[in-house]
Amino acid sequence: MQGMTQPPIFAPGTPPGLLDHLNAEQLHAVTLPNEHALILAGAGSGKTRVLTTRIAWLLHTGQVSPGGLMAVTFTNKAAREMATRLGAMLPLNVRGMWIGTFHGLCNRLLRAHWKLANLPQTFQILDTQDQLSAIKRLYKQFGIDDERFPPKQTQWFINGSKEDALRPDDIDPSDSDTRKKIEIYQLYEKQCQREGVVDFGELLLRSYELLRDNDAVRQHYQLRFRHLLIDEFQDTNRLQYAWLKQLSGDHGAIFAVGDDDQSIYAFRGARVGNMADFLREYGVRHQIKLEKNYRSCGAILDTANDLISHNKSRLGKNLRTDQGPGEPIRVVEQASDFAEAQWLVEEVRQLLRDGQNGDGGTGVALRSDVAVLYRSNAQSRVIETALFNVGLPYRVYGGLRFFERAEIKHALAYLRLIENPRDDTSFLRVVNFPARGIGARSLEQLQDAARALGSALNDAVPQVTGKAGTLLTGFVDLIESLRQQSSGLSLREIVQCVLERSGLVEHYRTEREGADRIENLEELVNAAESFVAIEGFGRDAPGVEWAASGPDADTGETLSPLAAFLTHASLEAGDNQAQAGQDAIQLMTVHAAKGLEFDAVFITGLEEGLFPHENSLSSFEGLEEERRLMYVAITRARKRLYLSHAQTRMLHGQTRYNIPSRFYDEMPEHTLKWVAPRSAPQRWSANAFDARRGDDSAPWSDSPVLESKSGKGAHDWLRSGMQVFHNKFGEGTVVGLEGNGDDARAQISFPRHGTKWLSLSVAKLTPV
DNA sequence: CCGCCAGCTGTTTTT
DNA sequence: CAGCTGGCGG
Repeated sequence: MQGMTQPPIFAPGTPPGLLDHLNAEQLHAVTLPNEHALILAGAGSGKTRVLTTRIAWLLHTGQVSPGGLMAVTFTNKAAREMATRLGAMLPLNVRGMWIGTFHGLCNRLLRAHWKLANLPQTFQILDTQDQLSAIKRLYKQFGIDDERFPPKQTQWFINGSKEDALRPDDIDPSDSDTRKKIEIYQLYEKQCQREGVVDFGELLLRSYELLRDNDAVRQHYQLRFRHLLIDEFQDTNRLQYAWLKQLSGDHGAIFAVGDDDQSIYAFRGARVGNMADFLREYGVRHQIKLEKNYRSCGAILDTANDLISHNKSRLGKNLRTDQGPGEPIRVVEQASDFAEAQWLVEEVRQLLRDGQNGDGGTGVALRSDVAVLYRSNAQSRVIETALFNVGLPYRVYGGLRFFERAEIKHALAYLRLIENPRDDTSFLRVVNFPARGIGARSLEQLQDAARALGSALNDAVPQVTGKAGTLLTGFVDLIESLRQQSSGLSLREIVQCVLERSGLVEHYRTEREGADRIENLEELVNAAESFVAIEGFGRDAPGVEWAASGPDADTGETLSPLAAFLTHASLEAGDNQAQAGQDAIQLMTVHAAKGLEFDAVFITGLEEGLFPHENSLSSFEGLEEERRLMYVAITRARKRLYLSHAQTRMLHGQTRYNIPSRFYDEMPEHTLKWVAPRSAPQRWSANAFDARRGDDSAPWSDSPVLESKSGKGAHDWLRSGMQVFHNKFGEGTVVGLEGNGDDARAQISFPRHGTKWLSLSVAKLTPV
């Protein structure tokens, strides 16, 4: 049993050294009294250091025992980093501590109190894909119109409701569509409950309800957790904040760390407003700003500060540094996205050459010190091509992660069925994969039988007669025999056994692109093995100590290694593919770059409509979030920052004509250095690029011309930059042109009415 | 049961 | 342009 207070971990007299190297702001934050606090941690201000040192300090001074605090993050990566750094500071068994992601910690709570939470002990977790297929299955079963209620939209509705802690009964059925969605939500819940699975949102909501509805459990944890430390507080959603409130009660001190200027996830439910709510609701007395930046040169910070000052909704903060101004920000305009990519490649090569010559001032030593950032994933392609053509290794972030790949999900489905045969999602995924002659017909029969029985597909198999029945029974027997066989095996052996006996490996052996997949499956075996090694199964599984200490104390039973591994696979999707290890240029979206830093950063595609993105221009909040995104992008750079945009860009198979981003106007002139394009635009029709793309784009001409196929379209005279007259909006400037023929549109900036896209086949325009 | 083709749809993403 | 989904035909 973990006591509430324990003697300090260090023997008296041990030189702490813990608080050395902290600046005044950081020291103040780290050593705050046991009360609620909000730390506004600017980019590069040593946020993680403050958080981990705070924990170490609390432990070291004996104010709390390792079991008496909880530290919450959003990503596994952040949780790991915190645990690792803490472990380096103090001799601790970090694994036993409650440091983890919201979902990881909720999972832990639900595992400990599964009975009270009304879950099976071995409940499994649905990821986003699984959830969608569960919803689609529901649609089939109940004949729901997927045109009128697109499954994706329903998924969004369900997840959104859960984030607001709303069960179907809590939602106001304002109209018939909402009523229908509520009904689907209800059916979905029933299905999940029957199958013993929970989705990500459910993990949080169920855990919240567990605390809310069980006084003993709530009081137990409130008494236990004297300190709750939350990372990236600006990213919390409504439910996460409510969950924290349940845990903190009257005793727990909340130490929230965040940066409202880096709130870029409103689109997925994050509520920056939680920061203000927290200050108000808890009467927070300690609010500390960490404004000293240890990452970037002065010019970069000036640029970031100036840009973000254009946002109205801010708590207010200004980054400063002791470093000199450093290099100016280089700004480049190129004629097209190809030209931009090619310029970028040349600039990167130059940086690397300078770095090789030991010129640390203007160059970079490693390719991985260079990051190329863009607003949307589609922009990576041109850049990849350009890098590929000159043979520069690069790594693209994003894309499918290890546990999300089809072959891995198939293998996991078999493993899940061993653990829980009622998991219909997994059942359907592999009942006929590899093919066993069980077609749609047979499955329909089975699903009918299951519906009649109100049972899982697995349990309805005996009802199906004929050939279909025989085949289905064969499958069920296979799973059953795998289950029996696995009882005496190690996790690694179980996985190997499943891969062999399911026929998965055999299946991919005969497939043309199966080699990679087999390799991944082998990697899964390794993952299983290292999971056991790291988690130390077979000895003391993590959780024993805490599961036994709660009021629900389920006799200290622990999850089987298999069940734990499956949970791990759901909660941590793993790395995304791209060859790690090799020194390579880093390509990623601005979102993906949050929290990272690089010597040299290129922010590309700084064009109206792209960055800021057109979909966010309709609202004030949307634009402010784009600006914060730009702020995040700028503050990734340590020494060198490049900003670039292109006059034309290929998007969705169409050439778009863009104007430079408004963000340029929001940055100080003295830090920006506009650089002329180094190569003549004509050059690229002759290089490897175009050959590779095989396009028929005309050699570039200085002012964009609206091309029509016939060459004599009605609006041939329109040019970017021209003054035109519109009957309703008056005089304006042409700032963009796209499409041709009847689809042709012009983007025109009217002084009175703002910038508008007008269809040329409709709008009446006359030259001024 | 598999493979092909037409049609559609395109921000940002972690768990 | 390109990747994915769903429907249909062999």
